[in-house]
Amino acid sequence: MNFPDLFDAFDAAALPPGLTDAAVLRLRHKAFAKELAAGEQLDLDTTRSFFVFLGAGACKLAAFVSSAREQIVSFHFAGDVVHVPAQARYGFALSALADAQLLVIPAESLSRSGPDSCGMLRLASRETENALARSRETSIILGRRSAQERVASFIVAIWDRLSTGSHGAGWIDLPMSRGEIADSLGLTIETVSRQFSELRDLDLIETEGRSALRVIDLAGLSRCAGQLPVAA
Amino acid sequence: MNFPDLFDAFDAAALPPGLTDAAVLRLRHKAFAKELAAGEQLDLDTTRSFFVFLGAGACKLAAFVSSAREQIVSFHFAGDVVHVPAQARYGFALSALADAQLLVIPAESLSRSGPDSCGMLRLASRETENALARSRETSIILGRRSAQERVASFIVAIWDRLSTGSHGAGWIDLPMSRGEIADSLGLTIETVSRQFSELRDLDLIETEGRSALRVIDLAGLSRCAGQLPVAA
DNA sequence: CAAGGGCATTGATCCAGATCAAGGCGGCGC
DNA sequence: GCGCCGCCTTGATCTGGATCAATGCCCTTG
Repeated sequence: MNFPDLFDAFDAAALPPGLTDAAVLRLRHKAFAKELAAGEQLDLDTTRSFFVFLGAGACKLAAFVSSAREQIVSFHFAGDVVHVPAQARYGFALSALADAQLLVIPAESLSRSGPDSCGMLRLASRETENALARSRETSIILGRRSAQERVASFIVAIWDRLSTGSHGAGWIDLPMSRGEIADSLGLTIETVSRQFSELRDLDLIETEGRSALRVIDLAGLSRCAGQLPVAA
Repeated sequence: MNFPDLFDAFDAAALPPGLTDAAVLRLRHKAFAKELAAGEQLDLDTTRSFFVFLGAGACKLAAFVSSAREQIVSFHFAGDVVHVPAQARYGFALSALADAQLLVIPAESLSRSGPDSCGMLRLASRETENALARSRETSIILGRRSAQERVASFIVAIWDRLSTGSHGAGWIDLPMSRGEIADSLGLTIETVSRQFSELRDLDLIETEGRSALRVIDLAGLSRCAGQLPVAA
């Protein structure tokens, strides 16, 4: 995917209506395309924050905590807009789980433009709010949930995200390793693996090979995730 | 503190310069003051999100996870702007830890105003970004840290926030209970208490009564918190 | 097609923190 | 000032998940 196509996809997916042509054009000059191979890391100026539109592929946003292991903040897929913060107490980096097409947008180019750029600010505000909601949900999962609830939550979330529109038969391919799942849930590889096995024994999910996954009983799985049936 | 004083304090502390008088006036009509006694909860329309400016006092933002216990998302003090999200998977509520003076601002009143209100959007965007940074840091703490590191981190953070400008002798008063600290760190009351005792035995902190606290050795405490000495 | 390496699974053991269970202390009301 | 209630501290035990340790299974590479 070349820059024009990528930008058009971003425009269609994320840009609010009613922007002036001039504002869009200005943004177009500030943004740039970047291709990442699986496993490759996006290197950015760590003193600035960015929004990254993911045209294709899959990515993880990770914080470097100790030399030992990273904490994965979020996973992202085609169509997502990711907020990559400037380095604060921790450094953050976006890495590709699968070959990815990125459109990189300096955050300041959304906020520091002229008076006709309210729309850009609205975009920034909305995407940051999305990221905040996801992050707060992560905090809740990390703070209060058992290993089984965490893994079940993870599968429900990834299933919601990837099962629709995917290749027919109801199987999805997990683009991340067990280790990366563990790093996002605050668990170890072994515990994640054991929970997958247990959920399989409960006939809630089915797995094949390392990455193929099918949810058999979404309601049961949601129950395992400890999620009250919405409402409240 | 009455509404005009509260609004002026908010204006001085948070509003970006360069706003038109009309925009400020419009905001002034959308915002309202609210006083909360210690322990009282702020009830808002759960279908909308809000920004709340804390003129005085101390608050917690909590998510209702299970009937059992809440997860505290963040603590806030005088001068803070808190982002209170609309109900999504979880419900959120702001409660006062100590008597508090609040200015409640519907989030939409920052984004849905006229073309001269870019400044308001900038404010919303900035505050949301602050909340996101805090939330991601919380995720890291909850995902990867031991009980001692969590408690030490908590004390360092609260000390940074409250020790400056407080009553001289280097003591602060914790406005939250051990249970609330536990709920914010994903621990139990007993574990929090034991860690306070241990840090006291290590001569890193000093306590008196239920809430008085003094940090003796901030560097040592930071080391306990597992924080690499900035840089990276 | 065979061999090798890396990720995943499974099992055994250990330990940090939860849970269960008493006291102690401070703050508040009377 | 005294007593009560609720929070806090401390101790004993239990357990979920980490850690240590093999083995197995893809997938890649030659």
